[in-house]
Amino acid sequence: MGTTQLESVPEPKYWHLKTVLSEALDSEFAVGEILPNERDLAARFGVARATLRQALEQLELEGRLQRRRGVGTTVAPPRMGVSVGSEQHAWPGGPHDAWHAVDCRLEVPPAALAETLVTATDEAVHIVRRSRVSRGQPVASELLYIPSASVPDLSGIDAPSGAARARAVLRELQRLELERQENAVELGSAGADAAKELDRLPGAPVLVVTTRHIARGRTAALSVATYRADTCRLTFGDSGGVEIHHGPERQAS
Amino acid sequence: MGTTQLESVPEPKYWHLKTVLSEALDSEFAVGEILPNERDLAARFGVARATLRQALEQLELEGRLQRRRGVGTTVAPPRMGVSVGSEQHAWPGGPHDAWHAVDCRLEVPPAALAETLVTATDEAVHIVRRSRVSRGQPVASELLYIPSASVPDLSGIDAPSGAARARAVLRELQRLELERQENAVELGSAGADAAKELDRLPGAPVLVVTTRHIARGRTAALSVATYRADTCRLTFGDSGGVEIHHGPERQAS
DNA sequence: GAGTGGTCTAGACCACGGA
DNA sequence: CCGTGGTCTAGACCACTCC
Repeated sequence: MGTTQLESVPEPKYWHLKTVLSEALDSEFAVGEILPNERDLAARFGVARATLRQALEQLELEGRLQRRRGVGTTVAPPRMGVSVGSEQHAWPGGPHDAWHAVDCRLEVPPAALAETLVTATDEAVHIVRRSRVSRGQPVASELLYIPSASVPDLSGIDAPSGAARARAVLRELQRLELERQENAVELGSAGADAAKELDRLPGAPVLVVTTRHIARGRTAALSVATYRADTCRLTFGDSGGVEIHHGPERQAS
Repeated sequence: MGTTQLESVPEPKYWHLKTVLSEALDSEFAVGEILPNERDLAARFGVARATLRQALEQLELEGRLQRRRGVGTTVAPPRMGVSVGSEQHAWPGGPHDAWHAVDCRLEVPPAALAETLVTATDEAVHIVRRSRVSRGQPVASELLYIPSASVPDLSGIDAPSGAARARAVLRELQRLELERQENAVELGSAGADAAKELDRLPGAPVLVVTTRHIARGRTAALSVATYRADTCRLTFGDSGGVEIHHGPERQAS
């Protein structure tokens, strides 16, 4: 009879909160604007701070907010499109490359990668570290694993390490004819090292792009790049990609 | 002097916990095995349940664990590679398509998409809903936005709605010559609708793949597909992709 | 009904950034 | 120094699955 169970599945408070905040973000806040602090917001909505934080966490995951300890919570700009696959059939370090080399070491790679690299599990490879900056902020950090076999002629390279050597190794790589590359994307969380480089806390969500560069039928190089998931939209294929907006976007004055 | 500040930056408990658990997962547990419940684990490690949960959350985000209410926490199998870009230059619904059509509606798309679709903001388009299953479990849910202009000859289609109509619309789409497609990947969280279809709770992390299908220089169709981020590794380009393992993988008996 | 993970509370202290 | 977000605690109750 009459007792129709409206809200028989009551949605969690944090979920409702997220919705309310999301709408407020669209209509009442400008990009870059600072939100009230968490204690105030929690009080205003009549919930515990932990609950409020659960909602903020989701919004940050979706790239709507940016939180920084000691500073506050700000409205994030729309994610930037970062091209990943358009350098199709191009070696790392080639012209128009968005990366810049940091350093280069000669080390034994993690056992998990040896299989893909088709090297012995105890064979050292060149590991080039690179970083990528877009619109003034770091967006990705990469480790490039290059078996010695891919860059046979490294004599005459004076720099024993550092950025200069990294560039030299990449230059050597260009001499191989690139057949194709295979990309994979998955969700991960930033390790302590990558976190520092991306200016995030450890554990921050990242998109891990694994690229296998294939030349002469063999894996000539393996790249593992971690992109900030909060600020980046990865674009594959041809051009800059699709523009999606959540709602009205204004700029903080 | 002498008081060298070891652990001047003490790592958070949950972070340390995550590391310990991660190693235990590699060495002491088999895929599919059920972990002790959260209260026991928390007690065993001498932390509050909330802290233990923070560690489990991270491991689930990384695809190492799977948690189900009323059941328990199990060790997840390695992520499955799901091909996304290899159907390059193929329309949705073509042969070897991993999707299966669910239904089709004629509706006005969200304003955020109208711009990309190059339609008037109040113009209705065909919205085909599809789902994708891999290894027996749902991995993705998709909404395909197809302007009427892309499928001009829909007369003679008897089915007014449902899966039959969806297939008919896709069949019509095949007649256009596909120029190219542009893909973008970003992190999102599952809405209530997608969550149900993916057998996850709302807010679960998903990888949103936006694909713009271009024919005759215009956007002929726009696809927004949400993949389960915990179980999927998206592969772009040629073949099945790169295999990465965390450590020893065993199978539950 | 028993046991699981999911939500929520009301506190506390800590680490960091900026004035 | 203060105010911010980040971590942590010790409880409570709820929703779900399975027996």
